[in-house]
Amino acid sequence: MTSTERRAGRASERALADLREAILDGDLAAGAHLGEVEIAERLGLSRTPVREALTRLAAEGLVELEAHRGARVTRFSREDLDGIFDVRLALEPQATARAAQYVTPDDLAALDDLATTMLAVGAPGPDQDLDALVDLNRAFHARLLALAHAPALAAALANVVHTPVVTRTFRTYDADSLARSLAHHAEIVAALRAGDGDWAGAVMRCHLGNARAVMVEEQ
Amino acid sequence: MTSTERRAGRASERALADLREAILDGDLAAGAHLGEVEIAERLGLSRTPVREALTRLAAEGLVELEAHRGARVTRFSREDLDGIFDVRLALEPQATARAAQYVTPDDLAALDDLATTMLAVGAPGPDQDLDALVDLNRAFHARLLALAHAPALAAALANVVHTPVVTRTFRTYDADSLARSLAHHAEIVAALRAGDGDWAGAVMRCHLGNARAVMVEEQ
DNA sequence: CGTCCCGATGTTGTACGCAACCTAGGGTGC
DNA sequence: GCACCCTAGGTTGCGTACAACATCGGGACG
Repeated sequence: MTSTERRAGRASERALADLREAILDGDLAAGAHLGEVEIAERLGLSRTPVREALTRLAAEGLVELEAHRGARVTRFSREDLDGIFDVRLALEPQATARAAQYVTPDDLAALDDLATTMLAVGAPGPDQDLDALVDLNRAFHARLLALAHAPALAAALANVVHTPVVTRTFRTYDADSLARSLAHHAEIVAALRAGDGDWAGAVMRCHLGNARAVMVEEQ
Repeated sequence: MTSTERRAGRASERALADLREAILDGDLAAGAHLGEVEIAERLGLSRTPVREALTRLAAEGLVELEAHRGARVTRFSREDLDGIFDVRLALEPQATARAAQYVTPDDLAALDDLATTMLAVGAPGPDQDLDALVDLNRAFHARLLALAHAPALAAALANVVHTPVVTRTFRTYDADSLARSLAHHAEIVAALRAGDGDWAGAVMRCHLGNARAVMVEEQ
């Protein structure tokens, strides 16, 4: 705790980022109790910024606060997941469609690159890296959402979806579903390149339907 | 400030409720700077719970925090309002439709009461009380949303809509739009009583379209 | 033997003090 | 006269100490 880069911005930001990462990566199991002092000592901070981070995570829905009883990592039930997909289906296709009218060549190139990389990384074989897909997938959806130029829509999604909680791993995907999922990304890029928002939105609906089927089957 | 019921639950809850109310009621103008010490002294608290309240309000989107520069009441542009209505249109009709399958006679009675009261209070004449409509409207939509049994959907809406910011007053409604709006509430109750979710959802779409027209015209 | 009460212990909630930082105003140099 | 710097004031960010509360264990009573 002496030379652990003490210039990492605001302490509360560090605590927030660290906790969020730990939760989304699954290092902190759902339902786990989060003691303020424990976290503070682990990060070399005082309880104050840790408390602030927990408060913000609670607002995001990643942890739950009980009065005088501390914080717990939120546990998502199958019904919760289903409800989350309802929200995604109501908003993300719309955002994807909107993206068609704002997309630039640079955006297209970046999205194409992400989609192509995912196809390569996700292809069956010795080089398959399902873990790498998580971040790539997250980046793809985030870029797409930003493209929609709809801050309210993005905020509504961000405060509910927690993509990596929902899509924490692609290991639960069977081969066919995974192939479909990766193809969808490429097809969305094609639709955006064609300037067809309806097409892009429809693909997103397929994408989410496919994902929902995998998720619901899982639990 | 000596005997102002010092047993009002957690101090941070008081600060949160007080600030939220002040913002939603318009007592704190959009863009106003919120000094922590000023608020703390006004409420007779220390800065700590005030900070926590501001953090939570920032997560809700009601205030904006800038590092080392304090908090400001969020200013909503016309585009923001438009985006908010996009989200509402994507989610609230769906929630209303879902409500049809969970509604109980008690719920129907309560919603009917709210709708009827609003019709009476909002009717043109000497007894018209447009200010009372705000809270009634809020209660109606909140009860309806709770009925949907869709926590994710409710969370997505809550973190974006801030109903009273959007519907801070009914004074901007012209007579025809106001009459339509109040009639919609009653029609939603009728649709729910008939157990017809599609109908109820459609009315909600009308309700929001009507409101959007008034809001967009306003600014 | 079971149940209830009460103290011990660890946790969260709040207050307060200090350091870091941003902003504004006056002064100096060009 | 204008631009820049530098100091002073005030605010936020964080650390620390204490108070309030919840939980758990032991002991006494029925």
